[in-house]
Amino acid sequence: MEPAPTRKELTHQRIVETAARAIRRGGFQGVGVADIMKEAGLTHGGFYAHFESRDALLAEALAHAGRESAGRVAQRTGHAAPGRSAFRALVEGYLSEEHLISTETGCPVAALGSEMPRQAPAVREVAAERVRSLIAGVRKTLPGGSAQTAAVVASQLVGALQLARALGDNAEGKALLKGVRRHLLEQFDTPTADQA
Amino acid sequence: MEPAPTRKELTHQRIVETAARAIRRGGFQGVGVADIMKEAGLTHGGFYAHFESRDALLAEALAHAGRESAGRVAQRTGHAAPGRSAFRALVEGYLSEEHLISTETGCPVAALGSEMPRQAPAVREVAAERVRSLIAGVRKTLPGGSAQTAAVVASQLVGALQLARALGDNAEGKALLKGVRRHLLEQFDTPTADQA
DNA sequence: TGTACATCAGTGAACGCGCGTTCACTGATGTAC
DNA sequence: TGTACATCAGTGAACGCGCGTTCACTGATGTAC
Repeated sequence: MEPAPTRKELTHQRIVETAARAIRRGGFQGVGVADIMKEAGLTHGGFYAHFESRDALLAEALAHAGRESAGRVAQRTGHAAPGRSAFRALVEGYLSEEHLISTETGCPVAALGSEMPRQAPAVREVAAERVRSLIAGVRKTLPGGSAQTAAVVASQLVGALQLARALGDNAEGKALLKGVRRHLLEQFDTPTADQA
Repeated sequence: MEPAPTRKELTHQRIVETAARAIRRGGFQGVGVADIMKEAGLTHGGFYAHFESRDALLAEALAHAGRESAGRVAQRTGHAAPGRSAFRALVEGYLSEEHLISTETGCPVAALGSEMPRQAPAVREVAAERVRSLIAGVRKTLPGGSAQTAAVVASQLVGALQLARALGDNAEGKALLKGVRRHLLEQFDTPTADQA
């Protein structure tokens, strides 16, 4: 059995969790060390007892955000209602109006995609891993689906959510989501009757 | 006929062009007023004679980047070789290895997508307009294609390019691009024989 | 159980630096005669 | 065409501010006896 976490480890974890939300809300560049520490209920001076650098925290935070989001997806797709495929659960969850709004707790690839190539090497490595993991997650919901098909679907999910968010949390953004949702289900889901 | 541009107008335009490249390279947050002015061969002091604020420049720069990129696409798809559909030209251009590398002169929606929702209102408006324009551009290459189909394809283009860039300018990123290219052509292009 | 002390997590002031923005000034451009 | 002057585009120093990072210190935690 694993040893009980020390006080310091608990604090460390709390900082990472705070940062995981903060980067999705404000972007990698939009969030400062002092902001995160304050939000975690600490002063900024203690930061370097926990992390070697700001980039080291960003890398940890991105990894955490990915695990968190993946867990949420797995939960949604895992016990899908009978007659409702895992794929359908994935698409309806990912392209939901709720996900359109809640960037802070949503998929980090959608929230941070275009910033990923500009990060420090340590962060980029985690970012690539997150993309692979997203594709792998999609693949699990596609019975017999190839890695290529999974990559196609993942691209569409991420792209659609970003375009919708850029259009705004309004009728226009929601309509885009709905259109892509529909298209994906018609194309890849088991063809049971589904309208609107 | 339009009057000859003044010296000031020419300088203004030069700053906007410089910024249009800079934001795609470094992100909205990754580029400073002084950087841009220096890159345009000026000192930063003169900036506010040209723009009301940094955000005002970002908005102009994004609009310029969009027009520039749209023009490039239109050129590529306009005189497509005989037997090569406009749609095929679009997809092969957008998901090319060249576009994977040259973020700085490529599509601003792909380069800045996840940062768009976090910008000032003036920039967000231009961003939404750029997304609409991208979808409209895709639609023109889909004979009889609905707005919904165009949105689906646009999502896929943007998403695939971002995922590929996050994976890196290497075999992994290129493979993802290739897979999505293939899928899109098989699904939407006139079914002429096309492998590899 | 109670005291004495070492360890350790977190504090808060300070650092050098670069940011967006302002402004008094300079030197070039262009108009008037 | 040539001089005198007003206009204007761009310069560079300065501003207040917040950033990432460092460090001497404090007060709480936990161990030894």
